[in-house]
Amino acid sequence: MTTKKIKNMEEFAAVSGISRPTLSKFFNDPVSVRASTKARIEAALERYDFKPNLYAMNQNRRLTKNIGIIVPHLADPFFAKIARTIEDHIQVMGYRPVLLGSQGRPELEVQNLENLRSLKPAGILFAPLGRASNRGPIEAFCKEVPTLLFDANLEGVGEGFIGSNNDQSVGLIVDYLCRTGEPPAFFEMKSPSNPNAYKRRAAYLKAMGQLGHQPHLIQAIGDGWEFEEIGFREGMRVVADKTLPTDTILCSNDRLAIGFLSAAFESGRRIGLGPDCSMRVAGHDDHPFSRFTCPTLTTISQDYEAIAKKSAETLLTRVEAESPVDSREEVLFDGRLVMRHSA
Amino acid sequence: MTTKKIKNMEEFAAVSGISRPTLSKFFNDPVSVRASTKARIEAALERYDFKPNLYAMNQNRRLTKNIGIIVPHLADPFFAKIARTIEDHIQVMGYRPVLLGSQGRPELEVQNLENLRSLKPAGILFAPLGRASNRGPIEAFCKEVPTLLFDANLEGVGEGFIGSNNDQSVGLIVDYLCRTGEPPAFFEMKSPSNPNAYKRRAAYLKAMGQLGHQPHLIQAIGDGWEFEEIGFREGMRVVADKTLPTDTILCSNDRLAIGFLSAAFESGRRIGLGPDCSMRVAGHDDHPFSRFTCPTLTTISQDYEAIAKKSAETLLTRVEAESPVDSREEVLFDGRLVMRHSA
DNA sequence: ATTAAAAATTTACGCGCGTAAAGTATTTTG
DNA sequence: CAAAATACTTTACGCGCGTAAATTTTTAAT
Repeated sequence: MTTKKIKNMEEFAAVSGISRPTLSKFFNDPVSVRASTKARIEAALERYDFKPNLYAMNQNRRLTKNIGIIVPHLADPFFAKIARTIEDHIQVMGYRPVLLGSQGRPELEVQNLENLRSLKPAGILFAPLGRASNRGPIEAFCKEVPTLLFDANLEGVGEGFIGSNNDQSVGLIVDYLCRTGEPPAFFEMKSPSNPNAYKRRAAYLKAMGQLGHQPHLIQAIGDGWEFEEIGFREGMRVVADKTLPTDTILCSNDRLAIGFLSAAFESGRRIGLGPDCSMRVAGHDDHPFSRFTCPTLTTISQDYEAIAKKSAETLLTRVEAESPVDSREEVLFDGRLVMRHSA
Repeated sequence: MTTKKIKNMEEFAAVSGISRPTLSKFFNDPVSVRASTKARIEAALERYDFKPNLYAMNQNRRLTKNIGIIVPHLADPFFAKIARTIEDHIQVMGYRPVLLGSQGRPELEVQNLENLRSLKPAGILFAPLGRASNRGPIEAFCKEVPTLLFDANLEGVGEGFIGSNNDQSVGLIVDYLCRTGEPPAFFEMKSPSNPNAYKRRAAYLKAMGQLGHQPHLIQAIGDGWEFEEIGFREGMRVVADKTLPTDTILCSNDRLAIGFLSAAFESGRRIGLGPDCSMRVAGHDDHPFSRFTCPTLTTISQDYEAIAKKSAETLLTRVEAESPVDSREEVLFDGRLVMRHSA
């Protein structure tokens, strides 16, 4: 508990009796020194409390231990949750996560990449906006910094893609809905910004075809990331529509469903499974709020934990590989049906 | 469009015809050089695309342009939104925001401060966990780095506090509820972690007293930040309780209200103003989801924009002041009543 | 115990920029 | 227009650490 003030690594070398280059090696990677040396350093560290200067450290290093994480929208609880999970994994693996959100704006997305570049990151975990993304700068960036996409894929960009298997998950919930009532119509945005939306639309059409049902698309107009608002607005129209061929609505994602449920409630339309209900609604993603909608939302749960873990591991494996791997890896995780009260 | 590759400031000095020390001054603060020089540099910048090395820049600077932002929980849309707004302001004012979330964990909160310290930040905007916060390390930190609290106050800590006027806002909504129906009971957590909760409880008691009504507290047990879950669980109990002296519930915050509404729906209890409704519920904060609850939530809107702006300005004023100010500044913003359908 | 291999130390240099001091050029003031 | 004030250039040093090469010490293997 002498807690003498240590100014730099030189001084710490003096008091700890370890040479500075060895200390440098230790701070870069603790297990790269002999176990006995590691123990000595750690003992000294407890008595003297020294942290290497972050800036001096990274200035000359070919590669830092920084891992950038970029998500489309930090204010979206879905992304907040998955980003948080990834951060945990990155940290445990001895790296330093830096989290940025693109607020749904393509310019900001590119700017985030630029800002990360000056951190000399070892790699990036990147959930792009999707269709709205500015591909040119992103592709250029991915050639310089190992980048792994997650959640939303940009074909051929980066080291690979970790996401969910929309084909499986949408097939699963369509099947469930058909078994328990009328075949669903598909409620989505006409021009979605997220590539998953296109995959889900296709998966819906395919699943309906396989089950021998006539598909029905309901496409909300609207731009941006205010999905609840769009779901609400179009939802008001849909619940009043007498010509709808079905009483069951499958929403492309939970946020649309949340808006839809709100509209249904506002219109006095009862949603759910009970005899007094006239409509069923399901979503996709198991959004953190889907447990508290009225009624609670039947949906597909994406395996946050698995996606986060696999993303972190895949990227770091590539980062740590001595020779660059030139194959692009794609891993899709199956979704799980979460049966609640809305369908 | 020569876009020759510039390696460092030395090279950029050569091609731009400006001396390196002047460039250094410019990058530190663009308006600190003569306007004509600034123009010349910016012209060269367009042709050659050079960015000073972030790490080398900050290594020897007494003070960086980094501003740390810490919020209790990034997954909470309320904090996500206010953090995002603050980030925008910080950026516009020529600083570099670094956003961190404490995930509701006091150890992580302290660790976030430690991590920020190594960034040599010019200042910190800090929304502490509150009662759960580890005051010792926080106070020590605030003595070394200019820190301004927002959202939640720790008495006497830091440069000051920017928040909302719970006394005014709770008084406002209590008054509204009393004018339009039965006086409200107050629904809250028994041991809230957020200091605002105590202020709101006190404000409720005061407002009820002034209006000559008997206050009634409903206190949910539970720890942590899963407010919706707690609101739901205790809500199930409350809606079944026949001994409740009132049909009106004022929730300490919107997240509790969201859980409460979900519980009421589940129990078949109609909430709202209509003749078929048997209960009224109000919240506090104007949470981003409160527009989509069923029914939509009557609440108090905190002035996100004003709080964010004032926080950023106050901190940066202090950071830029040559002599340290030793007075602690406290600014509270009034809330605004948002009348929706739940009360 | 001897030898080879692995790890730590010593020495030395450089990274890119901040910053200070002294001198020179430019702008402002009266 | 001259003098004073301001801004810029030149020169020089240092920040704290990464990293390479040569040497010495420690460990593992025979």
